[in-house]
Amino acid sequence: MPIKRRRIENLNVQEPNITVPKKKDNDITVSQRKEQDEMTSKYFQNRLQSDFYNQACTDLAKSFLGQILVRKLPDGTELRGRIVETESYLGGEDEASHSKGGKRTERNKAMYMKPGTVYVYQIYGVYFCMNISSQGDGAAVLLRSLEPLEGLDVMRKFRELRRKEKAKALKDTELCNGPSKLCLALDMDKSFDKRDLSNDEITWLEPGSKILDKDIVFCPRIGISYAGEWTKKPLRFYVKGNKYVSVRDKMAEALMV
DNA sequence: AGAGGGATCTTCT
DNA sequence: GAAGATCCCTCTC
Repeated sequence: MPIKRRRIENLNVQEPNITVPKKKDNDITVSQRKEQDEMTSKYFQNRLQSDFYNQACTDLAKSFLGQILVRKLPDGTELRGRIVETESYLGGEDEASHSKGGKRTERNKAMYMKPGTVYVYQIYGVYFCMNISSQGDGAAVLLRSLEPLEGLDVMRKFRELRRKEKAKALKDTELCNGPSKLCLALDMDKSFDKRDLSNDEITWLEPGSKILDKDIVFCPRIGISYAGEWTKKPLRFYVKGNKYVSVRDKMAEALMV
């Protein structure tokens, strides 16, 4: 039964608490409802939920290793890649973080939003980097490399858009081995900023494998030579022996058992 | 395998 | 006005 909206016959009469009804279930057909349910379950059944992201920054950076990033294209194609390299940016005292000293700007708003919020910023005017907000004020994790799992041909096409026609074909290991390369491969730009991975229709994380501490290389972050004592802190994490990692740190690996 | 330079433009000082 | 959580190409060893 459709809800009847009360008509206001006389505009001079005060009508308190008139609320415009939201689109109700009975405004759509049974088949539309069924379709909606199927979509909802597909989007959410195998997705990492909000509580997963609610971890301290460095714990989250390590927990991301082995998990699967999914990006759904407008035509329905789903691209998948296993996260194999991350960096934590702690905010506050971390001199390398965009949120150092508690700095808040229009650009870095997402760093202060709820854990699981995507923070995408443009770098060198040309590329994008993707981060995910963690627990902690202004803290976020940078995704640095993926092991491509699904949609490699599409990823390769996106990557080749920026390359010379004569350039050599990219190997699988070169598709997503860098923070901006993975954004290019998954066609992710500033429009992904502030999306909530626990509740977004075109990007989310699925549970993958658990990587144990003994299989994680801890080493300094890349490209932050300006950050004083923070330059050397071991806040980069990658899966030991994984060939899809962007930059290996042989010193750090040698120091492992 | 590694070094060096250019691209390119938003963001912040 | 300068810098930048990078990538790509070219040149050299």
